[in-house]
Amino acid sequence: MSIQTRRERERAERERLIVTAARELAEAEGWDAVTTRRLAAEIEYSQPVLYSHFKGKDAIMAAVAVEGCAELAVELRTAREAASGARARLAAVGSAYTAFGRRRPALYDAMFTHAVDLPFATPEAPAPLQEAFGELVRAVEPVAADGDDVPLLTETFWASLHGLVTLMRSARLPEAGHARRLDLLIGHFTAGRV
Amino acid sequence: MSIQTRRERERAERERLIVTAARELAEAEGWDAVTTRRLAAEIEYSQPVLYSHFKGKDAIMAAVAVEGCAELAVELRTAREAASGARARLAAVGSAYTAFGRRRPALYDAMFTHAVDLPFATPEAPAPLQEAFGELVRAVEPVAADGDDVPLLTETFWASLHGLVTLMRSARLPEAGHARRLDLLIGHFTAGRV
DNA sequence: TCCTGATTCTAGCAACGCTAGACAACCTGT
DNA sequence: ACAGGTTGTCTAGCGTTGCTAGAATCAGGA
Repeated sequence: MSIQTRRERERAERERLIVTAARELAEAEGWDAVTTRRLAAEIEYSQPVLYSHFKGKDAIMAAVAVEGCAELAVELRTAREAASGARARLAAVGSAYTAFGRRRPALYDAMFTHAVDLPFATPEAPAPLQEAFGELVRAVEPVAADGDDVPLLTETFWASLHGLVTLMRSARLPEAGHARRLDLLIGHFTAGRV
Repeated sequence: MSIQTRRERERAERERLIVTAARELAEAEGWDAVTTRRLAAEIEYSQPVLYSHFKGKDAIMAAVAVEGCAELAVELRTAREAASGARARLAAVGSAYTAFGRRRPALYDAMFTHAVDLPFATPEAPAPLQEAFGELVRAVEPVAADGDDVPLLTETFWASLHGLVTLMRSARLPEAGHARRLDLLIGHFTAGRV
């Protein structure tokens, strides 16, 4: 029995090794550099070992994405708690979100851009995803008007932030005006309130 | 001389053949199905011919993207002209934009998601791109407050629409609430005006 | 000590984007 | 009308990708 648990523990450790190696490699050189061969070399095992842990490369990316969501949730909460006032909190969270996307582009891509079979907008979504969204909800709720559907409003706000991040990251929007664009967005989402 | 022009014309025709074949294949089966071999078979030429027209697959996607922008511009203009009143026009354009993204996902990806080396936010950007953005500007301008930087506000609005489209397309947002999310967005961008 | 079962590795498949060099077709000048 | 040379196209193949079948190896139990 103890042997069994030891093996399971070692397996779990190796699985974490795979996920963190994939993440570090992606952040350092982009997801294109994360090939199964390269990843296998990084963890000092052969290629097929990866497939005994994950269904494929996409599943590894999904695992990295979940990890990233946990981190994002923490950063959003920190930003929210550091600010006071409904508008300032929304601005802080929006700023933290976009900063996260710009600071960790590869991680962000795995989370929100890459096609992935993670359940998102359902109760079966992994906890870290729900926590990250929950942080957004807590920031949006105070500026919602009476009768507003808060989750829906949060989704809209989230989409706006996501658009800013992705369009800027692909150079479709110049980095220059980012702060002012964010300001405009916050301004419109808090117009008439506070 | 006439021979030369005939050859150039034939070359141009073949180039259009490549672009439309790529586009149709992508729209029918997604960009993953658009391989250089498959594309070559589709146009009934051998693979290397593609490379005498385009630098690589990405360049073909970029050409498709430019074509898509021209179409988007037309659809946005049509929507804008069909509506009356500043708010209604903004709503119509927003709706047309997201409808385009949902109706032609592959085309939309090439235009706004896929990493592409098209110059975007510069004067050197291809005309169709500038026209499409110009349509958005014309829709946003009437609802801008005095002193608002209209291009910047347009970029912000665009990003919001883009976020809605991409998050919904990857199932990170449920399709269900789309109309209401769009409504909320338009509401916030026109709050206090009109 | 040997057997059995799980685990890991070697080797390879099919498909990808892209390219070098052979081949064929065409225009040009006599 | 015919050789010469340029232009254009194709065949074949390189290196890499994600993924997998089957051989080999290691471990635990009798």
